Order: sequence, then structure tokens, then C-alpha cells
Amino acid sequence: MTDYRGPRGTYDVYPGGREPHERPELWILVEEAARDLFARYNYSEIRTPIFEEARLFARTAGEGSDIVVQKEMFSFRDKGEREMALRPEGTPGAVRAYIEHNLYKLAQPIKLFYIGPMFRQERQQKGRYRQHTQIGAEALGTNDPLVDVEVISLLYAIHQAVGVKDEVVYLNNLGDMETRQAYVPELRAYLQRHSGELDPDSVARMQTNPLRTFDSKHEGTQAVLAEAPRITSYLSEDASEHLATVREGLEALGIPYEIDDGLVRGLDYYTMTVFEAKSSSLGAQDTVGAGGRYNGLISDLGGPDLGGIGFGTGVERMLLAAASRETGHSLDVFFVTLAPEARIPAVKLAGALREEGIASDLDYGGRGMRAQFKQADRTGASYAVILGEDELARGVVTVRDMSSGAESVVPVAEGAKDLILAVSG
RNA sequence: GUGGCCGUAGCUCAGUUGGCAGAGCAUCGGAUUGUGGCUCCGAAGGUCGCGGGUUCGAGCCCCGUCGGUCACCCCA
Repeated sequence: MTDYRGPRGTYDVYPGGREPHERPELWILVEEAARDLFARYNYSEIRTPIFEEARLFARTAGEGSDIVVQKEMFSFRDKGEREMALRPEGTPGAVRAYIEHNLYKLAQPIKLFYIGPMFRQERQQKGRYRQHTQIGAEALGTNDPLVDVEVISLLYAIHQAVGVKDEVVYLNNLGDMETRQAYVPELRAYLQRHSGELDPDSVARMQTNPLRTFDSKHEGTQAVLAEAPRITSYLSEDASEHLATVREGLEALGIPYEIDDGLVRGLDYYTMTVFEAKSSSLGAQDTVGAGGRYNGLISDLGGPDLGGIGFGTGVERMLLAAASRETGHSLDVFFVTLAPEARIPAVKLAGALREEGIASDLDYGGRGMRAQFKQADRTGASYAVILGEDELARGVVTVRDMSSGAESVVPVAEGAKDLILAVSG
């Protein structure tokens, strides 16, 4: 046993992995499904560094200057004494790149997607790792509510393609500046009147960011919030029209959703539309994917005053919440060599098949015939191609159909052409 | 960072009041000298997480430590 282990809160993806998110074939499935959908929705890939200056994330995360500690960001100091951080989410990097490369000067919206690792420095629990992977999309440069509809439907489509079970999409609108100016003082005043029944964290948040008290798990706090004034009653005309259009669009597409007027999300930059997809087949961390509109973020980061909206969804959580499925990788041909002299000819034939796109493998253990057939069976090979002394002498191979057991003899003295035909059906 | 639970073969797990380290699956070989799945036989595989203590004797009891897991915090 080695003394080395993967770092705390990380995991490996490897053949035969126990958990769904440890199995390479499921990752391929998710990534291919997502890329296919991004292409169909006309989103282009963006790749940004997995670390950035910490202040970029601090800027977007909001809620005070001790944010780096508070949010458990994976930060470090580089050799030039710069405060850096492994990215906790995809949006800030994408928006930074959008501004840095002047993408706002092109025809809008710019529709981007990314797939990559994100980091958080904390103890793990079910569906939560220090390094995890998010698939995300950002539609930048427009306030059109129909883009909100597109982004939400794209998230939903990815979850459907992956097979996420028991999913519910919750929707809310946090309003614009006008809405918050009207609502926040009302909420704060209400909480103030009931501060005796709140947990200490919520009492503190009542001042800094009263919206976030909705996220508290404290029973007393939740009881107070059940009667609290709702943002939906304070929406400006703009916000309320926006919400109505988003709902209309979702209904036109037949996307099931529920309004949750207590849904606030943790990031300060959200405005207007916010949404969250949850699955009851997860544990305490039941959010599979989430996102929202961030109309102030691009200008906050030094860009023009344009809106944007995006989502992020966790690959590990999608796989945890997905129905289990059979994905045994399948091989087309396995070569069974029954004599040492057959090994080089087998290598040559396998090479020829591989060039034709036919997945082929052979025994490298010099093992007995029985073991080789067992391996052919286990790898899911459609055909076993047998090279023994008889075959070598006659310039042929025996092709065995592994499911029916039927065998045929195929000449190979003139090359692999006949063998390619025999195993292509 | 805090707390509950758990660390025994590659995997899943038994292991009695402290008394020779076990099973199933997987692996390898054989039954079947040119044929996989089913069956049978056999082999290999162990720092019982690690360190210390108690004891004639510790997988088991005690202390510490490391790791895993779930929850809290936080939620990106």
C-alpha cells in the first residue's frame, strides 16, 4: 500500500470506479450530451484559466471584504505576492474574458459554454468536493427575457439527456435596482420586528444582505420568513413583465417549473431571473444546477452596461442524481492467439482493423486459450478472431461471432480486406 | 473549521466474553492439450489505517493520530 493518496475532497475517475462520478464512460456520456446540446443551441466554447486574481471572485461574490475567508475560496499567494484563487465558479472568468477581448463589440448576444473543474476549500459531503466539475453556459450582452428562457431550457435539456431523476426547476425574480430599493427596507423592518426569533447568522445578515436570510436552515427563522413580505409583490413594472415573459416562454416549451418566491441564491450579483434545479435523490446538497441574470456584473468588472445570464451545473451531482445505466464499453474484435508465432500476425491484423475504425485488442499476457476467450467475453467483443497453428499454416483466421457462437474461416494471406468485411457487419 | 459514524484481502463485508486471519465477488490456474458465459476443484492475495498503552495473549479494550463518510458552516 502506498503512502500517497489523492488530496482531501478529491476523487479519481478510473475504469471500474465505484461511484457514478468515478466512471470514465459516464463522463464521456455527459460531456458528449452537453456538447451536442450546446451546438444545437449555438453556444461556443470558452476556456479560461482555472485560477485568477482572487479579487475577481471577491468582486463578484460580494457580501463584505472578508469574503475570501467567509466563502472558503481556495486562495493562495503566488511568488510575486499576488493573491490568487482557484476558480469557485465559471461566470467571473467568462465575463472577464468577454470584456478583455472586447466581445461586446460583436453582434450580441455572445453565447458561451464551458466544462471544467471548480474549487472550494472545505470538508466534503455528499455531492460536494473540493475539486468538482461544472458545465455552464453564459449568454452575454442582452436583457431579452427570451434568452432567460433559452438558458433555462438548455439546463433542463442537459439534465434530461443525462437522465437526472426527480428534478424540479424553481424560478424567481429578484427584481432590478428599483425593486430592491422598495423591497429590502420592508423586509429588513419586518425581520427587525422578529429578530428575537431569528438565528444569530440571520440577525447579522438582516443588516448586510437580508435577502439571504431565506437560505437559513434554522426553524425559527424559517417560521418568521414564512410570513415575511415577498419580493414578488414589490416587482417593478419592468421586472414583472420580464418574469411574465419568462414564464410564457417556459410554458411554450413545456418546461415544468415552480415559482419559489423564497429563492434568492447566494451571489450578490444576481438581478431579475434566478433559478435552481433540485433533485430529491441527492442528500443535503440537492441543487443539481442553478443560475440567474446578472445585469450589473459586466459593468462592475469594467465593461459596458450590458446584461447577461448563465447557469452552472455540477457533473458529479448530475451523475449522482441520474438513473443508473448499463454502459459496458464494447470492443469489436478480440484476437485469440494460440501459438507464439501467431502474435506478430495478430498485431498486424489488429493494426489494420484499427486503421479502419474497428476497435480491436489482443492478449498481452501470453495466457492460455481459455483465459483469452474469457477476456474476449468480458471486454464485450462482438467477434473473437482466432489465430492458431492451423490458421497460420493455411493463411486464414477463424472468426467467431461471440453472441451466436457461429464461426467462419476468412483468408488473410492477401491482407486484412476479407477480415474487415467479416467483422464490419 | 465543528460534530456523529466508519477504517479487516483488489471490491463488499463477517469476525462471539480478548485465544491459529475468514466468506462472497473479482484475479490466476485446472477439470476441458482448439473455444467464453453455467458448474466444479485449486492457488494466490493481509503492516486488521498508523503509533503507543493494558494483557501471558489485542482485529476486539484504552489513549493519540491519520484517513474516509455524512451533517453543520458556506453554497459558487
